[in-house]
Amino acid sequence: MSTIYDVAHRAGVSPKTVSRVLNGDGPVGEKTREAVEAAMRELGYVRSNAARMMRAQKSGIIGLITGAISTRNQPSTQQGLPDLYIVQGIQRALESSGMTVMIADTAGRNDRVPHLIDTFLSHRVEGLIYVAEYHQEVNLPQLPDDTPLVLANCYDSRGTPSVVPDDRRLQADLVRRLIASGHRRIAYLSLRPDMAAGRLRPQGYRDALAEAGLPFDPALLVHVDFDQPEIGPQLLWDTIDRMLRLPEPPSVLCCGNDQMAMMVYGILRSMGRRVPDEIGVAGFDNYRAIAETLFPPLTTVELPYNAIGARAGERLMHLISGEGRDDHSPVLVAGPVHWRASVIELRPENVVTFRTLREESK
Amino acid sequence: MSTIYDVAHRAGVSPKTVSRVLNGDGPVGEKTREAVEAAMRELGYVRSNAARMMRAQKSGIIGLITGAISTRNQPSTQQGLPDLYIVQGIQRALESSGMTVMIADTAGRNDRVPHLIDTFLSHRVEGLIYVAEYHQEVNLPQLPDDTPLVLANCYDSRGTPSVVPDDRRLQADLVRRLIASGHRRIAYLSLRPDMAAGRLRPQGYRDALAEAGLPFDPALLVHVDFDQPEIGPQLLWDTIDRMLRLPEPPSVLCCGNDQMAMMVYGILRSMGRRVPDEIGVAGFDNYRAIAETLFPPLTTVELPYNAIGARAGERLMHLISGEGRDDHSPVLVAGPVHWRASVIELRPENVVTFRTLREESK
DNA sequence: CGATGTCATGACACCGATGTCATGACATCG
DNA sequence: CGATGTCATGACATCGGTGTCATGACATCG
Repeated sequence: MSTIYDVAHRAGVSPKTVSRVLNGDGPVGEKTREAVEAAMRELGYVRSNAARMMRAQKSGIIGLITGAISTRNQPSTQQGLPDLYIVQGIQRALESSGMTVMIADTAGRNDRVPHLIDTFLSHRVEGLIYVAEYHQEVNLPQLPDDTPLVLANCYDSRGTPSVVPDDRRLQADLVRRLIASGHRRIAYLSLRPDMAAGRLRPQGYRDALAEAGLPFDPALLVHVDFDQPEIGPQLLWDTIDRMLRLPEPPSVLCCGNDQMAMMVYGILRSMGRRVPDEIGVAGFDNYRAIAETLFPPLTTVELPYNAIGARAGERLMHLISGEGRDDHSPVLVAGPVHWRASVIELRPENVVTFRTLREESK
Repeated sequence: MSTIYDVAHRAGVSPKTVSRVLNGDGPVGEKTREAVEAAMRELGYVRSNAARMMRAQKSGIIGLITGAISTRNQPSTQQGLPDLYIVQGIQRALESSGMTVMIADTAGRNDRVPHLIDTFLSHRVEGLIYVAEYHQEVNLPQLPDDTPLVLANCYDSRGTPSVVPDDRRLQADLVRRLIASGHRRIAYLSLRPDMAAGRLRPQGYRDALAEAGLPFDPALLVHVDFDQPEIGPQLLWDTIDRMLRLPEPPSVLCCGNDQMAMMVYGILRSMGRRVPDEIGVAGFDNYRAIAETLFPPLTTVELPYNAIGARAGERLMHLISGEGRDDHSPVLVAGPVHWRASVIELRPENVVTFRTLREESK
């Protein structure tokens, strides 16, 4: 691969002049510039980042650590693929900054993280983002002070800047919407409580009930470890069966995430219950490959992983440029409810009223 | 960030000695080594890749270009997330080589590819892999001769080394298995024929029929653009409806991929047809988040994207090390059929026989 | 005991780009 | 017309490692 010396030689100028053409800084004569550009073209010259970075002491690289790429093979496929969307959002946010994003994958092994961090440091990254697969607490090794770090979809006890989903509020928004549609007996099938989502979402569910003055019925809130290898579906079946036999059965099953909702569809079907006429189903995540393809399409709330990534990217850029509000509190991100055919409006008259009102107000 | 000079100064030795400790090449006295290691630890020294790479003229970086990360937001979610698994396989294959994999994302815009290639070249990558989202022909800009390139999940007309799925054989394997289970009227709902998968898979379907001496009925092979925004589901419904009204309706619906199969589940359900008793459904991809979670679980054939990635990684390493068979033919990758509850065995007696035979042979 | 070999270490150049400073050719101004 | 300023360009040092060669201290051998 050719160097500026090759280019300089061919154009009959000094390397420094080539550098000037490359960077457009110092003044360069018109003819000289053309000669240099021609030489670069002819040689297929591409600037070496290594050399440039050595002088500049800036790598222009942002390091991204994630399990997004290698974790999907796990037996329990759990959530959708949140971390992937987060990575996407980060890329989008950093695109305009001219930074190169370097992605390293944990390959599902958290013990590799320190090694990955070292690799990144050896590339002198200007900042690091750690993306967790699901909302959780993490504990990363300490970084050198001059390398800023942002946590996405996770947080730690050291107050490292982080961006996380507002699970509680999202779930409350969805349940509010169900209540507004006339549903009164709303069941909640929660994820395991050792996950942040399994704690915060039920809280949001209860928030919405309380707001509406509806009683909280413990029989309608169950944690189901639905993605356990063998017995998961059975656990889910039993739970639903029990709920449907209650004196006052629920009119909607709110699921911990969209994948659980997909499984619930199958179970209700083989129980002979029709969705949504006999019983509604709602999800969480707006994992579109599922929510839009299921039949009927799934009502769910969008956890905007893209936005989480974007916010994390922005936050990191702020840290790097130093223009920081040194605000250490986590950034909470929420998203919209997607109302689809898996839940019926128990008060169609209201909808008519609303529509009528809007028509009238035109 | 500290340098070997800092370390050398602190340990009271020359930079060269520090370098020797780092690389373990030249002889170093026991006490000296300890002193240097202590100094490195105290300073939190991390070697600069830029400087090292400059001398060594080797970056130790492999460039990966993919849309895996940013394409998921498309309205039509089409396939699963193949490219992601491919990236995973590549990482696994390259892990042991000590190479750092740098991933760049097209952000869904193919016009960005040349820019990404330039960025990679400026980092002096030792090789490049281009990963396509689905099996297709591509046309990348020419690379400098000294930078090897491997295409994964795609191919070009220049004979660039490539690794692609053996769609034809995979589909044939699945259909063979259906035939072996006693199915005779097998419908095939194909993807659009402008995709490689929409051409090769139907061929495999016909191969298997021909082998078994079964007639090919054009009424049972239809291309359905099922993931079209609005009308997709309707198209699929109409097609299935037409097939089920045939004088001799199919006993299994073979779908172009798992996501189409998921949609077919919903449609059959609302038609009041039970899976698998009244009609079987088979997919393609073994997209586990769907295949294993659907109820009943989906019979499908595994397109081992991981393996495609792994093979691509290996092929690139061969090209880099030069120990090449300069074999320009594409590498075809196949995978196993996963037999699940979405298709019944029409000849249970055979299964009993097999089992009995195995029991007896013990 | 002198010649030769091995070991531990350092001096120095070099990789490719770029910041600093210098230089020569002109243009402008008092 | 000489002083000063601007423009286009080049010489040289430098970034942080590492390859090459040199050097001094010992050990070994004939």
